[in-house]
Amino acid sequence: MNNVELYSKLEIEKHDSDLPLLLKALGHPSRVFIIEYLAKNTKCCGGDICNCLDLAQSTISQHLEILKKAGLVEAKTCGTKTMFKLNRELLFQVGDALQTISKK
Amino acid sequence: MNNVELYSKLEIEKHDSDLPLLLKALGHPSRVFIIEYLAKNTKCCGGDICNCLDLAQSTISQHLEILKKAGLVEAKTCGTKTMFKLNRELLFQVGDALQTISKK
DNA sequence: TGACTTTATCGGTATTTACCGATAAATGTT
DNA sequence: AACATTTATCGGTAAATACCGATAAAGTCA
Repeated sequence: MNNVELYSKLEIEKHDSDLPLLLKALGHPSRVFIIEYLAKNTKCCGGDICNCLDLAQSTISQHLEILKKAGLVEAKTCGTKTMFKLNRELLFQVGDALQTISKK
Repeated sequence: MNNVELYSKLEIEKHDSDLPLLLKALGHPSRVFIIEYLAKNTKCCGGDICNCLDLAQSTISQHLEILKKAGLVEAKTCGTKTMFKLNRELLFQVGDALQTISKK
């Protein structure tokens, strides 16, 4: 397989799971923190996260939006609050994808 | 220090597994591509990567530097070339860390 | 209704990142 | 020695990202 073919193959694989998008979403310390927080606190709202991150509410909301767009976090409005939930399966799959690459 | 010694040193170097740093290093599509490329092409130099990524040589060198600093890639100079090697174990550990978080 | 709570979005700025071309540095080749 | 090859680094610019405060939007509750 030459380089062009390899590139195409990788491109296609890239779209399979949007791995670069997922890793980009995970590529900021605050978002890693949020992910870890949501892993430990199954049911929590934005305000809970604001209380343990020294960032403006709007900034945290934007980080959550990025995680949502990547599919790593799901949101459910509950009255005036929004409950955020980690997509554990997808996070696990990202881990699996990295392990698979590591063994190719 | 000759190449063999350098290579051994790189092999056993320990990297503090700073997950946010590692994920940041993985958080760019070109770097994900490089990681996947190195996974499939065990022995390759910078020029090989340049041939399949439409980026300037200096840019690719900088991406490789970021991956090296994170510990995900190791470099061994071989004459005028530099051979790059994926740290498969560390990449696997990143995957493992994500899976562990997903199950907390 | 009006006050209050919570989150999303907007506008703007500052910082960081990505990128390039040129060039240096190191090595190999003729 | 002169030239070629390969990678790293520098300086500068463009683009993307992070961040904030203000405010809108949507719900709750007295």
